[in-house]
Formats: sequence, C-alpha cells, structure tokens
Amino acid sequence: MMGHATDISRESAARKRILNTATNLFYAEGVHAVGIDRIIAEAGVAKATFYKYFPAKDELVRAYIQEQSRQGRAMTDKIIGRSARESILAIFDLVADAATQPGYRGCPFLNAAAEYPDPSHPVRQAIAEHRLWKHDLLRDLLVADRNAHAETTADILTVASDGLLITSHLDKPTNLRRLIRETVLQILGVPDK
Amino acid sequence: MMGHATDISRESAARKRILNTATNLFYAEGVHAVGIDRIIAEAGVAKATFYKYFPAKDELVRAYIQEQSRQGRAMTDKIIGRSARESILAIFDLVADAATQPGYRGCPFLNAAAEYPDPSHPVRQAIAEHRLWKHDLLRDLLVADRNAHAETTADILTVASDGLLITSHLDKPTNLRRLIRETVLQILGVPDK
DNA sequence: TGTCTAGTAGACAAACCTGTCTGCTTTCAA
DNA sequence: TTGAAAGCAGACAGGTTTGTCTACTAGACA
Repeated sequence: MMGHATDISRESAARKRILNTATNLFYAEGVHAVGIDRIIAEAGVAKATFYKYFPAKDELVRAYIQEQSRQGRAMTDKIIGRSARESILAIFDLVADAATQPGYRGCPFLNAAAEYPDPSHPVRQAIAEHRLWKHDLLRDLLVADRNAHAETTADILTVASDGLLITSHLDKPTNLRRLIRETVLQILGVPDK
Repeated sequence: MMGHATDISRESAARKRILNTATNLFYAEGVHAVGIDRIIAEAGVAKATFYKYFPAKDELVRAYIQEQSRQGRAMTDKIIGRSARESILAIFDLVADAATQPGYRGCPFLNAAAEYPDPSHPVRQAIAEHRLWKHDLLRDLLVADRNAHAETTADILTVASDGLLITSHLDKPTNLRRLIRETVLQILGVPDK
C-alpha cells in the first residue's frame, strides 16, 4: 500500500538509461567534455526527464562515481575468498583485467578527481569515500596476513595500485601482469620463492 | 643583422605573461575549466596578441606542458650529483617538496592527461615525452647503481612515483616523507641496516 | 469515464566558449 | 620624420553550455 511499484530515483528505466549512457561517455571522453544535450540524445530521453532525476549535472557525475564504486565493490566481493595473501593478489589482478580491456582509459576515479579541484566538492568526496574503503580493505587483509605494519603497508599498496593504473594507461608496458606481480610481491615480501 | 633583438615566440614579455598566467590557472583549476578570455584578462594582454603567439588554445596547453617539463628537468639537473642511489632518493624528495607546497594539486602531467583522451593528441605526446625522459633517467641511474634488473626496476620506480604523487594529493597521508623513503628503499633493496 | 504519473519534444534564456577582425597607441630605428 | 612592428581594446560571429518551461502523449488505475 506504500510505494509498491515505482519508488522514484531507483528503478526507473529512463534513469538507468541516462546513467548508463553518461557512464560510457564520461569515462571515454571526460566529464567536462561531455554535455547534457549529448547524454539525453544518446540515451533517447527528454530533457525534462533528465532534470527530474538529476537536478544538476554534478549530481549525475556524483551518481556516476558512486555507481563505479558500487560495481568495484561487487567485483571485489566476488574474488575474495581463499587466503588473505591470495585475495590481495586477486585485487591487483583486477587492475590487469581492466587495463587489458578494449576501451581502457585509466582509473575513472583518478580521471574524475583531476577535473574537480575543490576537495570539498561532492564528487571529490564520493571519490574519497571509495579510496578510503579500498585502503581499509587492504589494511584488513594485511592484518589477516599477519603483516607487522599493516597500516603502512596498506599505504604502500595504495601507492602501487594508483601507480599501476596510471602506468598501464599512459605507458602501456609490455608484460603488465608480470610488472604487477613483481611490484606487489616486493611490497608484501616474498614468502619462500 | 639577422634576428638580433626579437626572435618572436621566445623572448616576448607578453608571451611570457600569457604562459605564466595560463600555467597558474591550468594547474589550479584544470585545462578545460579555464577559458581564453580569463587568461588574457589576468595576463593583461590583448586577444590579438594571444592569438599571435598561440594560434589555438591547444598550442598554449602544449606549451604549458613543455614548460613544466623543462622546469622539471632543470630541477632534476640541480639535485643530481653524488652517488646514483642518493640521486634517486633526491628525485623522490622532489615529490615531497612539491606535495608540501601550498597550492599543491597533484601532478600537472597526470592531471592534463586525464583531460585529453586521444593518445595521439599533441598534448598527450608532450606528456609521453616527459614520462619517457624520466623513465630513462631512472633506468640509467639504476644501471650506475649496479642494479641487476634496471629496466624492470625503473618501471616499478615509475609506478611508485605516480602513485606517490596521487596519494599525496588525494589522501594527504601523515608522514609523507617517511612513506616515500620506505617505498623507495623497499624497491631498491636496503643495502645494510 | 476521469485522473494521475511518466515520459517525449522542443523552444527559450543567459551565459560562456573559441577565434577573427577592425582601430588605435606606443616604441624604436633608419 | 617616416614607417614598421608590437601591443592594447573591444566588437563580433557562430557555436555550445546548463537549466527552465510549455505543450503534448501513453498507460495505469479506480
């Protein structure tokens, strides 16, 4: 008897089409470079509908970032299982998976952050939230791996993750998977060899 | 008798003022976010003068990147001297120096690259040139340090440099200098201790 | 039948973007 | 003194930006 069929702002087909189109365009070409008119045209949606679900462009950008974060967490949940160390290596395998995909254009969070100078802007805060989640996840895994300096090592792994995402985009190194593995193992310390 | 006083495109005071103003604005707010009108207004220059020295905005952006590269090389030349290992550590100290400066907003090359999707764009090529220079410099220093895998280690140091520039901007870690030192020494291998 | 909701289509305003072009002033050297 | 070069000031064109608003259509439900 209360909000049974349409709960607005969640399960509307038009809203999903907008967010989906925006995601592809924002990632491929950048946030400032893509205008509203282009998004509504490619999503096949009226302008009024757009502004009904996203009162301003920045709200769409924030939704885009939050959706990327949600998908990243879902992917991570799937691959975590066996030992803590194997989980960490699997997380870094995701970097290689992303980087070898056809339309790879770097990390969506880092790219978006570069376009928003103000750290207090909602978009930047959404990015910061995602980064904090990832950092804490790594730290927890390191604790489970009996790492003596989990907090510091999590910092270093964050550095490695960002750097690998950047270098795989801008430098396209040969044998990326080997580079990733060597980088991570050097940070974790090789157990036997 | 030939090009004695003004060689155009190099030693014009107006040109320097334009490039200087653009550098500050581009770095602080992003390339797409800053328009020509704003640059010429703050530089105190006529529009015709601007388009005389920079036929298009992208040429100004390219000049901005190349000037940043030139300054980075000059800084690096100054601090390289003693042993190869000390030189590498000094290069990474530059990251901490930059990150602790008042208006720090990340690496200008990474920020600009995020705004130019096309890798064949002149701006992206200028960025690639700078990255290649830095990578080769690190590799040469590693060879001089008698590193057995100079090429691979240079790749990893590039990852570390990018990651540190990112994390010092987005995460503002406490004790950045310690994080840098630990990261680099872990990659190079601690000599004694 | 009547009403409520979601959506489409598109005009419109106001600001901003890049780039061109016309005049005017200043400087300096032959 | 004359003339070239450099620069300033600003109008202008053509396009794009975000966001608002009006008018219409299709479906669900009571």
